[in-house]
Amino acid sequence: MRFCVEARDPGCAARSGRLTLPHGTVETPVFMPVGTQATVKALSSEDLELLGAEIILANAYHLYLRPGVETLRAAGGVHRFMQWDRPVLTDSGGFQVFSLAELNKVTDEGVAFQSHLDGSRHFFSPESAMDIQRGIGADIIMCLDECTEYPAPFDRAAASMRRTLAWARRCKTRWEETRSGSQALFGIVQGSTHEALRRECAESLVEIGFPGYAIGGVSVGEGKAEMAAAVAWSAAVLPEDRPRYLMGVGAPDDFLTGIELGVDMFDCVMPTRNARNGTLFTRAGRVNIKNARHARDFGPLDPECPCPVCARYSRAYLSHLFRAGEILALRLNTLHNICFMLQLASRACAAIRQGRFREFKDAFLQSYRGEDGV
RNA sequence: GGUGGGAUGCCCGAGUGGCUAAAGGGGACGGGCUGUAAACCCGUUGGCUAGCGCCUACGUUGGUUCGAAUCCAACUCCCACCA
Repeated sequence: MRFCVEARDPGCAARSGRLTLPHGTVETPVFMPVGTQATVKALSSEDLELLGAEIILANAYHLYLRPGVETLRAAGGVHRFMQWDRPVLTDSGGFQVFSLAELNKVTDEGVAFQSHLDGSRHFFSPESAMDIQRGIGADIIMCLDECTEYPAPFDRAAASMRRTLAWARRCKTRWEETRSGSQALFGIVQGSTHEALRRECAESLVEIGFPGYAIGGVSVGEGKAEMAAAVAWSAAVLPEDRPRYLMGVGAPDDFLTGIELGVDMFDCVMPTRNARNGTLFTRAGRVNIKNARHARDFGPLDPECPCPVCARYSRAYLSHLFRAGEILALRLNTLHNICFMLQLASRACAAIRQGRFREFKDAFLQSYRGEDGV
């Protein structure tokens, strides 16, 4: 993996760069659509290519349970399996420690958990998380971490962060021992909403040394201000010449906030999930396609949007498809929302390269949040 | 023509004397969703009122009863089977 920062915005920490991975090059800041089970829900690999997605996520926990690592290995890796030739990043399953907490037991050794599919018992250690992700074959793999719940008192957050740190050391060791090809390993900063912990975690990770660094444990229920603070504290410590990945973010405004704070990579289920649930992103703000006022609106969702959906279909049609429970609604809505996020990323990129990111962000938010900026 | 069954809120449908402005669906209306157990989840859905509350409602009309969607009678309409 190679990463080089090509432009820095003079008004903030935003930067734009190029990340070279085994399966291709990614221009940053980048939005990575989430394809948990080796599919970005409702889209095919050719859809993603057409939309211009440069890298997508997959999830080690989910793929380990189904179809299983052996199947992926036999397929020739996740890229061949899903016929996607561009980069892939896998999350380790650390987030499932958080989201499926009632099925887990976490110890210093690792995570004992029951499958949400059939209740069968399994164990993830930092070492097995590396082995699994090596089998899946993504371009970037993540350390096993403990995504700390919110709110977390200082002592709890400290203990959780130190566990993540200990696991990061073990992941690094295993990754170096078994290193295959040029899979890159990212460490993950935890520490909840505590500045001292964020700083300590980031410093320690940098000391261990990783090709890239992620900021995790964010967007788990804290407010936007607390999220921004956690990101800022973490990013401030991370080395300039390594990519920074903000995990699970975000909403369009949070995405721009992250970029402003110097983050390069983002992933979020919001555009895909919201699309399936009827909320669509437009330059003029969120549109709930279920609302009665769209039923006879024969104009496009967003007249400025270059996506294949806005080019061809009306709000009235999208409204009808959604109400009727048609499967096409999910697909068209997802195409649009993913296109929206990719567009936003590429416009942010251009703005940074022109040295006017803050201006761009303010203009975007004014339109997105409405005249009042609420 | 005969026998039996049935008519409940926008729709379907439960409810056989008081705890019923009436279960449960659906639809409609609105909201939520941030490293995906999510094509999911939550709220509202007779009228008036800030609220206490009042009014109007279970095919129609009348009756029994302290009290009826629930019991009785007649009527109207629907369905099934038999001729």
